[in-house]
Amino acid sequence: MLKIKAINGVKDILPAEIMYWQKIEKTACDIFRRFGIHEIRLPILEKTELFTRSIGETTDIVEKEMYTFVDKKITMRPEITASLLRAYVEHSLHLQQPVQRLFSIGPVFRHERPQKGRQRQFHQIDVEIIGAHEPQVDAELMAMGQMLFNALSLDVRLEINSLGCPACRPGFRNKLIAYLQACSDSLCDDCKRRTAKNPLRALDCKKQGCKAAVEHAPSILDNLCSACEEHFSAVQQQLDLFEVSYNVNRFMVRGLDYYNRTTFEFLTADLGAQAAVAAGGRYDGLVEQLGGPKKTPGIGFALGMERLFLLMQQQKKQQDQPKGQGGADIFLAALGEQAIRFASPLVHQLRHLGLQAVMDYSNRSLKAQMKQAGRCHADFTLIIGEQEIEQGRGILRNMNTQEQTEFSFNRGAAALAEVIT
RNA sequence: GUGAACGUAGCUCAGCUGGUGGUAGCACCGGGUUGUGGCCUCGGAGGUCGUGGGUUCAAGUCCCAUCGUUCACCCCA
Repeated sequence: MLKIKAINGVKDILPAEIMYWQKIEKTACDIFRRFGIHEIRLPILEKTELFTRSIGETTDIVEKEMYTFVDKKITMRPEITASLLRAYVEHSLHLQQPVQRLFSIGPVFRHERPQKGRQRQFHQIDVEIIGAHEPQVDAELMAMGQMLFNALSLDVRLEINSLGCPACRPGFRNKLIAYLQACSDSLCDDCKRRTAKNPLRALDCKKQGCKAAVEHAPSILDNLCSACEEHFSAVQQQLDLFEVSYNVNRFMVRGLDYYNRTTFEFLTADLGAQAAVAAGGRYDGLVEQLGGPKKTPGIGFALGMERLFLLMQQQKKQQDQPKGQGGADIFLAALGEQAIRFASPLVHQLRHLGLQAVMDYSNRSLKAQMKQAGRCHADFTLIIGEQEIEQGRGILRNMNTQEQTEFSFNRGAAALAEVIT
């Protein structure tokens, strides 16, 4: 029989690495709690229209990367923000509390060619603060992100930019297009295409020629309207108050249409071509665009869990290694059919008492069972053979000290539990 | 969608200008210890060399195709 393998671009998370994922989730939840951010769980399937309306009809994600059941007009979410806002609007959460601070964790799907730090099914931690326009909130979100990376002992850098708003961006966009057209000869083919479709993209092209060409391009930061200008400088002041270090990167842009004003990315040089570990920004028009209350501001970011995981491997520091769930409290080594019959209710009682108790029913040699006990990292092994049953007491071996004592079975499981804890 | 590299045991890999698949390491199973794990030691099991063609007396090795994986581009977390 041909083995059935997982499809291209998806990965199993194996028991050997699950501790990293649990640590990431636990750390994130703990930090979110400190910021008063609450969990929301969302469906993976949404109406296709949710994403075409929010992310943008002509973005790459919508144009070619979504997994869609065309006949049903249903899509497997390519990001979480849209779903979260859909739920916010659908349940009128703004009526319960004007500012909603929410997070959600789960898989997202994009049909891209996989590479390092990029999968077709991957996992995001998504945080959104809806209903607050104050620049302090922008900074707080970034400070929280930094706190999370610090808690995981990860070294990343923060870059920020402002994309302006509907009042000032179109003007800048026109200036930029004019500039790009003027120096079109020194741009790569991709950037020539971008000039028409998404000129801002040309600003963060990786090619040397384009980098040089846009070096003197008009800067969005010189073209912000006064409100945006004020907002952006207030964000920076607040970051300073939170003692979060950052760099302003006027070349940073966004691939999703809904962003305005503040954008930010947490970046690393340790993941090959995938520099962004977390990215986000403000989306003040989006809630309204999804049918929510008018002029509801919002800001959020998404964090790529696979990238976080890879980074934890990459930047491994011995003292920060997450611990597994720990070994067994006790292994019951039963020798012979009679002993197995005797031991099985005992192991069950120990589990009722809350212990991790392990045995197997294969009736293998004591040596083999001891070996297995070692593999389970059992603290104790209780050896039960024909002799022991006859005499009414088993041999209790402390696996760490190698000391052995006898344990009378008639004392019961509770007494045994007490002896070994 | 585009480009490149790579597919040998569960994992990591040797295998030279074509000449019998490796006492290889880790892991697994068993013995050394009549019933005691880790260390040691001896043994065992495990492979259609991704698949299909071709060249050749002879292909893991060379050629073609195909599938898969990886990395990069595009784009993005």
